[in-house]
Amino acid sequence: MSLQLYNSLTNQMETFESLEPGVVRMYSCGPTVYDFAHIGNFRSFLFGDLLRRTLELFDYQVHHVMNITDVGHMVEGETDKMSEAANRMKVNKKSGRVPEGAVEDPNDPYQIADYYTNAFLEDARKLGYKIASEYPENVPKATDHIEGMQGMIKRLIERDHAYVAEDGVVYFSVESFPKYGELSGNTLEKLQSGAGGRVSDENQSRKRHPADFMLWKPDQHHVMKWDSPWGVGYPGWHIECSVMASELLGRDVIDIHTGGEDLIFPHHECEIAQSCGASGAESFARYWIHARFLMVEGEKMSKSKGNFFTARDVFNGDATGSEVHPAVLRYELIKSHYRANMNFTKKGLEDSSGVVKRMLDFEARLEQETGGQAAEVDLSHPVLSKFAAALSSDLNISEALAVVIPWLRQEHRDPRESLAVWRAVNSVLGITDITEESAGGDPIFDQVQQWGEEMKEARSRKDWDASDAARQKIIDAGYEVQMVKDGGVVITKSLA
RNA sequence: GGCGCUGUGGCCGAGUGGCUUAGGCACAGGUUUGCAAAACCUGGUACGCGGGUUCGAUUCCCGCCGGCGCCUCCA
Repeated sequence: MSLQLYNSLTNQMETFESLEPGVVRMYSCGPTVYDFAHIGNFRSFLFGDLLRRTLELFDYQVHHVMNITDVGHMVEGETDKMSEAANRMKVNKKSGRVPEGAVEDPNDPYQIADYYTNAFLEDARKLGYKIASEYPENVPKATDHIEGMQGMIKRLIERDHAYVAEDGVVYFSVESFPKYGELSGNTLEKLQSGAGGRVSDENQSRKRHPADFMLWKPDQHHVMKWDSPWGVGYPGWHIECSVMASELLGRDVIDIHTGGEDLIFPHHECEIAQSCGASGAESFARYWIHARFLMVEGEKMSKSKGNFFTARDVFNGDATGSEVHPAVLRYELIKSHYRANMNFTKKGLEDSSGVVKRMLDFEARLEQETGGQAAEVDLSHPVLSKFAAALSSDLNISEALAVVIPWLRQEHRDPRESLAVWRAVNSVLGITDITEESAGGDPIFDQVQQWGEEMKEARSRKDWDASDAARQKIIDAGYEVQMVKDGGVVITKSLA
């Protein structure tokens, strides 16, 4: 089965072929760790996860790497993201929102980075993001690869792709790399004509070309700094990905590179320039796959609009008013096509919870009927072949789900075969292996069970008023009640 | 201004030059039920606007209008 993917590099659909048969080397741009990752980040990360799992369904062995950006790069106004995080951390520590002992010293950027790295990994694992379980071997931190970055910068200088400017800053010379602009369409001419008044500040005059970008900046005052041949300072933002991709994947040319669409320019354009400039290879990644942005209730997510949600805001109910099971958030974030704008809504989350519940019930029933003994199936199975065909068409998840969901409802005469099919489907969707870790510690769980007993007892007396009262209390507590034929009552926590 | 994506029924969201032309949610009717819920069965409505190509277009082409992203830190 041939996998079609939309390649941002060529702006067209292409048939995927790996460089080495049966093996895929894939890199995803990961999170910055100055704050909790938000649902938009996870939409992009989970798209990478879906791609990886799809490749695995097609029997590729996937070596997937994702970085953690823990260097606080300078931003406009000379504020370092790590210093900002430190200030936030101090406030949060005072108000008790950061657990005791989690961050001893808010002025230590490594502690802050560790804190948010752990939070990210925790959220990512809850969401079934496979690579989060491969930390640290496939999830490198930028600060652990400073030496490699310096090596690549040296090589770029040797090969005349980079230079040290009057102010001591090392810049990449975009004019030395004719292909600059190939990915984003922002060629040098276009950049110049569209630049307007944005690039005419003091720093620009020291560059040979306004689009030249920083590789190393000597700066004694930066919160994170390292010794280097160009003075004590810190690396540019783009160099880390070029370095970690080649170091961890062991190749100058990799198969797939993923990220959010906003990274196309300048980040990925610059990665290509650096990697190809240093290696001399024709290309860096052969397929560039980008996910579209996530909207919230029809609007761009932004802090000022109050619709800016982290994954944990959604889990704990701060986003929608009720707690959300991680599997539901995962489903919600992967259920629409990665190259379409996705609209995150409370309604969508409720829809998703219904589907997730159906999947969980379905799997539980089959596991019970078969004792967990699945038959052998492969992609030639009618359901799987349709499912795989849909995914092979540029990850058409909607069509794939349209194959699976109605199938769940059908009569399953051969539960062992159905279980095997389901396991293959779920190896891509990753829904039912997310277990309910959060519900175990629910303080009102015992109370709710107590109401359930009351309800059952009242029903046996046909005391409908008492039964209804107990039922209402359970529902108000955020649980669902199901009657069973023999007079029993089954209580489940609402998924969203 | 430049580059790219996009506009489908009440909502979300696939797809196709003509063939009973997804799926989900919601809604309506039904089965079930003490009443509900859940579950199951049944049902309806669509292709932004204007041209063109064609025997025939929601699907191809052109124009227009609208939405979104990037061009500056950002998944």
